[in-house]
Amino acid sequence: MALDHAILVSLLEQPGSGYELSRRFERSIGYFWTATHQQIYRVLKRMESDGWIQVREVSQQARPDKKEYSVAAPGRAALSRWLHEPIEPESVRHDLAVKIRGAAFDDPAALIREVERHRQAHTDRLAHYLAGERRDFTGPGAPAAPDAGQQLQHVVLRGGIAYERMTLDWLDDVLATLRRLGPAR
Amino acid sequence: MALDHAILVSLLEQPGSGYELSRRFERSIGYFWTATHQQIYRVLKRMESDGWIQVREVSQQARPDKKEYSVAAPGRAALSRWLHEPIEPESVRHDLAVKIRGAAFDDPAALIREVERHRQAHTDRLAHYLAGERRDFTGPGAPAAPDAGQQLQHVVLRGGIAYERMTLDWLDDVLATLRRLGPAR
DNA sequence: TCCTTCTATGCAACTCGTTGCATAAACAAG
DNA sequence: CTTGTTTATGCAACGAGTTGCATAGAAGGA
Repeated sequence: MALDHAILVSLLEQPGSGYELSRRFERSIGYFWTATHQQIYRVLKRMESDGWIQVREVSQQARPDKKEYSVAAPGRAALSRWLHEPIEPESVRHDLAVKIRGAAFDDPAALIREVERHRQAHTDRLAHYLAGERRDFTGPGAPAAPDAGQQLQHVVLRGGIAYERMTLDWLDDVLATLRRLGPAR
Repeated sequence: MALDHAILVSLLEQPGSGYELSRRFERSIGYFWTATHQQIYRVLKRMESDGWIQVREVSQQARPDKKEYSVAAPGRAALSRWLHEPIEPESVRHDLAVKIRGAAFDDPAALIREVERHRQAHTDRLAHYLAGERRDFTGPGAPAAPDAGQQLQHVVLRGGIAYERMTLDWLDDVLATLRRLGPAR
């Protein structure tokens, strides 16, 4: 199970509360791993009772108090162990592909709007990635000599950018195919 | 839940037994949706009791009997309903990206062999896809005028091919980055 | 003052997915 | 004639992930 490890990595990059983690899972970490706040709180609780992470109560003004988590030595060791063991190449779950093949038994043209919606979502995500890349890595305010952590974050982000570009090209191919098939079955 | 719908699509393309479906989920359908045989048998049982699919006992010689499933009218209606409702763009789960960002807190060079292993797996998958494309769509024995179903299967396969090519390029980028960082932390 | 929004944490119930195990028919190899 | 492989189906238990709901502090606006 990799949610544990995704959280450990995120906390090593920057300690934070469950709430902050759930926000990160809507952005940077969320680009390659998703989790809801319930999942995150549950895992944090388990990792804390296992001694993998430490809590610190932080009083805040202008907002409720929070629990700030940081990685303890056993957590770091667990992450290291996981990094050294092989994992299987990911298993895929691609609803849209199921729909496209299913369209053969329905009206292919009815899928066009759905595919266009997905295309828009991927366009937005690509723009978001590119803005992040400029801000953190290629823009004027970016570090001239990035450290290992920054270089690794950048290569992961480049993967996200490549994925979105590939997906946009493919969705154009899908749209062209659906339009060629026309409204009839 | 899309496993139901993936199975319905597969049974519409070709009726078959749970065992045959689980083989298909190791190949064509498995390119964009994974499932174990236990999952498949469980869902088949539920869909049968819901009247979505029909069973036919088939006696075979030289091997055990099987239950051949095919889609009934209510199943087809359920699929059609699903095709017409919008779905969220997929949520991502990419272990390797977690590992790459985690490598900043361990030894980046130790990941090289793991990444090379993944690269090999994707090379194999690409070769497999390309062989399938030649066999079914672009080779000499392929249909000159493919029907809607074949065109849709082909565009999904092209997506798989584009994905593998993009991934191979990215893994090369990852390898170059890891090698540049060197063995030290 | 009430209502909404944002921050912050959590329980309970459920469904989905994985792992381990079990059975059995048919054939092939030793 | 036992052992191993392929085809074929399934149960039980567990772990991961989702959905709905609940609470509460603090700020801002109607």
